[in-house]
Amino acid sequence: MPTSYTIGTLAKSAGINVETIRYYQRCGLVPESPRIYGSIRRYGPEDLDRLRFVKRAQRVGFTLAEVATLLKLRERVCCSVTRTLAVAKLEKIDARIDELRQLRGELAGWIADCDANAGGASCPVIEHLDASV
Amino acid sequence: MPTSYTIGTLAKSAGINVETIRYYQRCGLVPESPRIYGSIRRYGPEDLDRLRFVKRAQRVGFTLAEVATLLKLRERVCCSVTRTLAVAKLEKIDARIDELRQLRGELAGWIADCDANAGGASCPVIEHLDASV
DNA sequence: CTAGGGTCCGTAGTGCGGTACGGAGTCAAG
DNA sequence: CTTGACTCCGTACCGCACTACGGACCCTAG
Repeated sequence: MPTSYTIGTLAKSAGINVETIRYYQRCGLVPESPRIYGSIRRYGPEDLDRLRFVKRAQRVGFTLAEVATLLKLRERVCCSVTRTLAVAKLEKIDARIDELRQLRGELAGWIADCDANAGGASCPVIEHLDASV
Repeated sequence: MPTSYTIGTLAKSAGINVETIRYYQRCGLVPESPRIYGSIRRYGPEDLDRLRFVKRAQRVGFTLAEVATLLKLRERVCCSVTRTLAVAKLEKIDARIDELRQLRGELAGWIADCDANAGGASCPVIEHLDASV
């Protein structure tokens, strides 16, 4: 693992687009490292860790705004706050799953009607969408 | 049910914002009704039906672009095409549910670690996000 | 006949998470 | 010392589904 990266090598190591890193810098998620020689900025392994942290947090469903909070909590640990954030996210995920399950059920019913109706003149899916319920 | 609506009463009947109807018109989802007297457009019950169709299709998870297709299929029924669309949407919903379930599992594990670690100096959630796996 | 509420229409802004572009500067290899 | 890849930075744009604004017009009740 190198000890110094340009933005390009940093991006490659993190599996992120250069533009995305620059975007994160604008959002304040990731610091703009100081320029060492000339005007090309150099980044260290801690920057890579930070980017990976962001990506992992995103993967679990945190928004960038939430990731910003997590990054602060990473610097000054406050487990109860972190836990609260995690629980809130868990609840949102559960709610979304329930919602999707309902939609899934509805859609599956329509498709089943379609199959039962094979060859019919009208279309059950369209009829369901038309139904003024 | 009235036989003639202004855009405002139409919006109210459909439970939609006036601006949203105008947006749908710009997208070609909903026709701009002809002006009858002067330059105030008048809408009929079929416009209301169409708006409700759009809203119902959205509720089931179709995007506006997909709704546009469904609206065409509504005019010229082609059950197999509709069914294909519905099945594709169902598959996307399933995939999304699976994904959310995985995230949920991961997050729940972290929170459980938090509870097991109660009072500890570090934070399991942060540690999991830090883990270079 | 006038006041005020609704309509028309174009344009612009929102939120989210980026992606793209373009001109200028920098750095290292040949 | 030049070439070419990379970097810097600002700005603009993407998709999606709206929402907001503002000036001009219309329509109707009082």
